Amino acid sequence: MTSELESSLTSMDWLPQLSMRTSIQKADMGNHNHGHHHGHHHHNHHHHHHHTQHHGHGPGKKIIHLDPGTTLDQEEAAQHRDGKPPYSYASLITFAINGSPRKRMTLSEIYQWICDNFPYYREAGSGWKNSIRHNLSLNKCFLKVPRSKDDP
DNA sequence: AGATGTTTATCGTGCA
DNA sequence: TGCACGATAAACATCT
Repeated sequence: MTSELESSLTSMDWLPQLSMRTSIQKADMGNHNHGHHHGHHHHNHHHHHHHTQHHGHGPGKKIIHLDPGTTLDQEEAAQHRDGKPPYSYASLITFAINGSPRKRMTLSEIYQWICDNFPYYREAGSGWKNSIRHNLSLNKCFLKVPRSKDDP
């Protein structure tokens, strides 16, 4: 019952980017002013690709098209170790993928990253995974990258 | 069968 | 009030 693989999943890419304290908050957090944000910034209107609707191959990877410096700090994460973090799913995914050396992650890896950083989702049911998928598919920020040939 | 992706529908909340 | 946005649930499409 899946109990021996835990040792293999130990985070292999621990990128301590603590110095990267640029503008993490893409539009959320930071301001505890009555939660009045609603930034609304539809920039980044890059040309849209019509996803070649060719049956992707295997686990599609997603790369992000968001602010290049949207990473999560461990300090930040440590503060939200309880309850549901104030980050939206899109932000969570962004954090995860941006924290990757290659800016790309598989679904499972994203799940892993989130579970690793937030115990909340660790014990949560399965709805959040569904929501993650939903966000991935809906947001234009994330695009699917079909595995070329390498990549298990 | 299960993981992965896509798409609908519904609900709660903040705001003009 | 209605609208935009996010969360959540769920049906449905493939692929492995």
